[in-house]
Amino acid sequence: MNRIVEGMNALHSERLTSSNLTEAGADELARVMKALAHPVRVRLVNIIATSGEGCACDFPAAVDRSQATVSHHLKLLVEASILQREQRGKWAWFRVDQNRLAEVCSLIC
Amino acid sequence: MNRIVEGMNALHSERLTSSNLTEAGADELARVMKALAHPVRVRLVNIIATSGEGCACDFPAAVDRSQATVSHHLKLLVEASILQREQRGKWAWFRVDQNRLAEVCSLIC
DNA sequence: ACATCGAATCGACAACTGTCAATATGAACC
DNA sequence: GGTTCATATTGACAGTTGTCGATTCGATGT
Repeated sequence: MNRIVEGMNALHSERLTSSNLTEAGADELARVMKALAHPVRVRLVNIIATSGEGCACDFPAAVDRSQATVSHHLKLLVEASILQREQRGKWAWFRVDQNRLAEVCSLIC
Repeated sequence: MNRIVEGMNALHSERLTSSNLTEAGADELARVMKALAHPVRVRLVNIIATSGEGCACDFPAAVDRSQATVSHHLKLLVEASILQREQRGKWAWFRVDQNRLAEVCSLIC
């Protein structure tokens, strides 16, 4: 159907240091890394991970960025499947997908 | 002496998902991630890792980029301590610092 | 010294990214 | 249905990054 299953992909057993890494695999690996390649996004993930979950309403103050900027970064993290979003009433709550993080690890080592 | 030991840093036990991550730690973590956040750099690391080592002379053809561009990417990877450079006569050879990769892993998981 | 050849650096340019103010969307509560 | 409040989206702009041709640097061998 479509070449890449939106957001997620078929990195199966392709790893940074093993010989079967395809060009598409390299693209995807770089894409995930890019999601974690900004201090604000790292801090967001850290804040959410340490608390188990976090409300978007708290983040602008926590990372000293505007609401629009925070929303932008959250979107990138969700698109990379690192965060999961959940609507609770008016509020947006986020959790870290630990499996995804573990997957990222296994891609590197 | 200086606040950051050039290229390397004191990430000691600061991890993406643990509560003691400082703002400086987040900056440094993002900096390392950034080094792996480009398809060409991922492919360079992969090529070098699978062969054990690699000569810069082979990379432009391998990744389909100019010599100048490859040199630029190699520099970023060396600065992030992911690659180690060694001069052999006229040629520059590179190896992957596996310990550094392992360190990156431990920062994420 | 000089010529050669591989790699690094420079300069320029296009593309991408991070940021915020302003606006739109959408959910809850009257 | 109108108001309120939290979040997303848009538009604009500055800063950063990726790229290459041209040049410089450095090591070898003559």
